[in-house]
Parts: sequence; structure tokens; C-alpha cells
Amino acid sequence: MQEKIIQAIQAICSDVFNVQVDPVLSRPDEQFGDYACNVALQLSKELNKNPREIGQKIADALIDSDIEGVESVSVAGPGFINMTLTDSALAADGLIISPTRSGEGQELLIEFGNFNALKAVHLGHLYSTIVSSSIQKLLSRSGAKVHPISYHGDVGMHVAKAIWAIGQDINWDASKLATDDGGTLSLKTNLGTFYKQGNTAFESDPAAAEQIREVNRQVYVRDNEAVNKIHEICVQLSFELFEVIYGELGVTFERHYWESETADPGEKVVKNNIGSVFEKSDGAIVYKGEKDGLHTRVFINSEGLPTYEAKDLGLIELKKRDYPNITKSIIITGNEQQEYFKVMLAALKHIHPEQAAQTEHITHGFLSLTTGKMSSRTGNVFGAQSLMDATRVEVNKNFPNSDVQHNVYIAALKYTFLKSRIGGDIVFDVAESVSLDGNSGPYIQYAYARARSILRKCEAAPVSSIDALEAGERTLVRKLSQYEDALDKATNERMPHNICAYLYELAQEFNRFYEKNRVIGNEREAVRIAIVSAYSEVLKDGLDTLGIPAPEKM
RNA sequence: GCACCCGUAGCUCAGCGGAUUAGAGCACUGGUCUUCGGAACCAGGUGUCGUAGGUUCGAAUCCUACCGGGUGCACCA
Repeated sequence: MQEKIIQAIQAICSDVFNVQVDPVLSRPDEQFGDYACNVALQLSKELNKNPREIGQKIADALIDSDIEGVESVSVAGPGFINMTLTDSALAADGLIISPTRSGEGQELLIEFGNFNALKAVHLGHLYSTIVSSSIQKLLSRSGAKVHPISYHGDVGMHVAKAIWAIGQDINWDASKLATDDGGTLSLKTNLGTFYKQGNTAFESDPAAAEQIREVNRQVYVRDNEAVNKIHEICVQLSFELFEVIYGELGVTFERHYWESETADPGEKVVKNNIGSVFEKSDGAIVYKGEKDGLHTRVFINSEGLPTYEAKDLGLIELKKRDYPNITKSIIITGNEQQEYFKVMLAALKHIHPEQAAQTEHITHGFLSLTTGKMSSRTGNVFGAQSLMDATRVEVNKNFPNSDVQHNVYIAALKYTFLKSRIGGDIVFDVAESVSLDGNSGPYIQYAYARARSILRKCEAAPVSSIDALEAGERTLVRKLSQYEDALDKATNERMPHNICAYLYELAQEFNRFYEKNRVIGNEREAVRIAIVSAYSEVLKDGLDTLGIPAPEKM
């Protein structure tokens, strides 16, 4: 329908005013109609005419062309062209969910959920993973072939700091290490605290800092038995802990990349391009970003070890090798990495221009708690796992004997992160996150369960097409017809919160309808059942793109 | 100092390819119930849309400057 109207307006503007336009239809307030178009306002300057006058001419022409499905056209306000669809055309739009296919033919790589070994998984990681996973689903839904991958730091200074701290505790006797309860040092409960210890020592004690640098070197060249052993055990344990979180969130990856495997290819790329792209400076190998309006970054440090920057170039080599046919490579991180990425990509542009051009770096904001700021340095970190546990406990209180506890918990957790626009920082209120009222995941789930309950009870067959709608029905169908717009917007902007906002408004709209209108037993039952059915499908589909389950009963 | 993100109701946030009357949730007050699942619905807002300019017939939305907060700027990731 939308396409038809746009084409008609284009044709009219071309005929009547001899101009090419690219009209955008918006969904105005219901009182104004089903679609609105502001071309007249935009054309006003170009044609040097009163916008209302232009609008009226377009509107008249639209009425004359008598488009099937358009009931009425009018001009309002400063020159908006408001259009109202016939009930049957609106119903045709609203009752069938057609898949969006904007991503057809694309093959995408999406990298996210990059937890680092030997470091606590904190709220920021959780936020990032949940949002990214939804973006992945949106892209898949748009028809693209999507390969989700993750990248984990298992070497580098942060690992060295943690290993050093562990080594101190066990006097470098690796046999004292145990991943469960068999040894003197229980890693499972303490993993994550060692990084903090090591970091503190690194910053305050020069001797310790020296030792940590040595450990860092040893991790790369693997020439120390004890370090190797600690490293091996800890990385594996870390990964097991990651898997618990990924599992809870229902996030799966096609492949995990490790920094240790990117170090060599990264180092090679940098060394092969010394002189042309990189240059030596103070013993290190750097890329001078100043020529791109950026800053200088070190790719290989003065000890000859590759930094994160070189390893990221190495990762790109591996991606190129493993996924030769991709059309776009998306990387999602916190926005503190924005400037860093610009420099890395500027360097990449000189090496693999195609890869640089197809890389899209999406960033999201920070998460802070109402109870205090988060900092991995000071240690005031609310861990991902503790938030997840707190949410589960709260949900279970409200659903003592329910088999949907897990579903509701996932909804409460994910929706809280998803409903805000990514990009800006958000303040996270623990109490609100577990609240089941208002704009929350469980509210949407409940709306779905109610709809399904109605459908289970009714016996009438839904109608397949609709000629006329009552006012309340029409409002609801109108909202249903806007689902695709919400999906497109969320996909194109890579912003899942558009889906949350839409689903919440839809559920509210339905609840309003439901309060006043009976479905079962009503003379319009067959029509209303068709609407409820479409409504439940949209809710389910929307929840699915958010990665939230839609239970039939709650 | 430079760069990026952000400043909208008491709190948490939408809205920002300009446009028809600035919206939700929470909290607070009052109401609706012979419930197709009340985790619902209805009613109640004096908001300098950070400030000041600019562009425009029209700016929360675009541009500039400033103020305030966050983050990042050479051997961390």
C-alpha cells in the first residue's frame, strides 16, 4: 500500500509541478488519517508557492487517480496531505505479517560478546551481549545470512596481571591450582578478583610491574611451565563461565576467536607494512593517525609484542580467511573504543581497503547503577552474574510454582537493557529491572498469554478478509499495520529499542480495546478473532527478535 | 587542550531524515470489577526540551558558540 501511494505522489509531482521527489510517508495521529505526507512543505521553497496550495493540488490529483484502497485524502495544517485507507485495505496490511527482506542477498559477520579471560564479566558485557544478540536477530530476520562470532582476550597485559596475582598466591606451584574444591586456591569463586589484585600491584609497585611484564612475555612465548599451566587452566575455566552466561541468554556463536591466535597474523601484517603504513617510533611500531585527523597508536610495543591494535588486524585477517564472501562486517563494542577503532580502521584502509570499507563499528553507551558508578579499576563492579541472580530471585518470588519462571526472568532481564536507545549511557535501577509492571518484558509476555488464552477458548473460525471495521477494531488494526515500519527502523538503525516501544504501544492499544470490547460470543467474533490472532503473532514475532520467549500461559 | 557520546516532567527514558496539540513508565491521588486471565483499564502535568545565537513561514529535532556530565587520546584491552 505504502509503495503504491509513494509512486502515485511521485507521478503527480512530476506531472503537475515537473519535479522529482522522494516522498516519505509517516504515520500520523489517528485523527489525521493512516498516512501523512509532507512533500508539499518540502516543495514549497523550491516552487516558491504556498505549501497548502501545493498540498491541495496533490491531494486533488490523488483523489482523481482513485487509488484502490485509499478512502479519502485531505490537506491539513500547514500543508500535510493526510490519507485514510479503506477498512479492507488497512486490514490487508495489518492482519498479515510479511517478512521484511531488506537484507536479502547480504552475508554479514557480527562480532560481539567479547568477554575477556580472567576478568569478571560485568554489567557492561551483559548489556552489550543482549543488545548485540537482538541486532543479530533483526539482521537475520531481514533476510541476511548472519554469522555471529566472538573474540576473547586470552593473552595480553590483563591476563598477565591476573596470572601474576595467582602465581603470588600459590607461590608459582601450579599443582596447588584447582578449578573446584580440590586445591588450595579455589579459582571458580575468585576468578576475576586476581585481575584487580594484579592491576593494583602494577600501578603501585614498580617491581611487581616489572614481573608482570615478564609474565606477559612468557604468556606469548610459552617458555615457563608454571605460567603455561596457570594460563591453560584459567582460560578454560573462564570460558566455562562465559558459556554459562551465553547459555542463560540463549546466545550462540558460530566461532570463537582468541587473541592468542590473532597475535601472529597481526604481527606479520604490521611488520610487512612498516615504512608504507607503520613506522618505528621510540622502539615501538606505530600508526600515525594524525594524518587522518586522529591520534598515534602503538601496534607493536617496544618489547616486540603485538598490542590489541595489531591483534585486531590479525583478527581481520582470520575473518577474511574464514568468511571470504561477506558483504559487511559488524563489530559491536562500548563507545569508549570509538576513537581506537577509527585509528585501527584508518591503518587497515591502507592494507585492505575493501575490508576497511565493509567494517561497521557500532557502539553503545555505558551502564551505571543507581547505587553507584561502575569501574573495573576501583572494583565497584556489579557483576553480570549477580544481577542475573538478583533478577531470578525476584521473579521467582512472584511465580512460586510456575514453570515459566525462566521465561519471565529472561524477559525481565533482557527487556530492561533493550528498551533504551543504544548510544547514550543509561542508568540501571536494579529494583526497576525486576519490576513486572509498566514498560517491561513480562508485561508484553502477559499480553501475549492473554491473547493466546482467548484464542484457545474461541470456536469460531477467523475471517480471512475484512470489509468493515468498528472504531475500536480499526485503531488496533491500524497499529498492527505499523509493525513492519518498526522492524525496518530497528534494523536500519541497528536499534532494537524501536521494537520494544512498538510492542509496548501495541499491547497498551490492545488492552484498551479488550477492556471495552468482548471477543468471544460477540456478533463480530470472527472478525475480532482474526485481529487477536494477528496481534498475538506480532507479539510473538517481536519478542523473538528481542530474544525473549513468548510463553502460552503464565 | 583535542575528539566522541549525552543533557526533554520529581526519577528512568522515548521523540531528533524539522511540521498538524512535546509523549510514556515509575512514583503520587482518585476511580472502574457479575474478569473472554485485574500482572488490566480510566482520570489527574504551570516541562525555561542545558544556555545563547543562527537557518526556516515553522526547531526538542539542523548549524555555531558556550555551560554541565561521561568516555577516550603511545607502548592496557
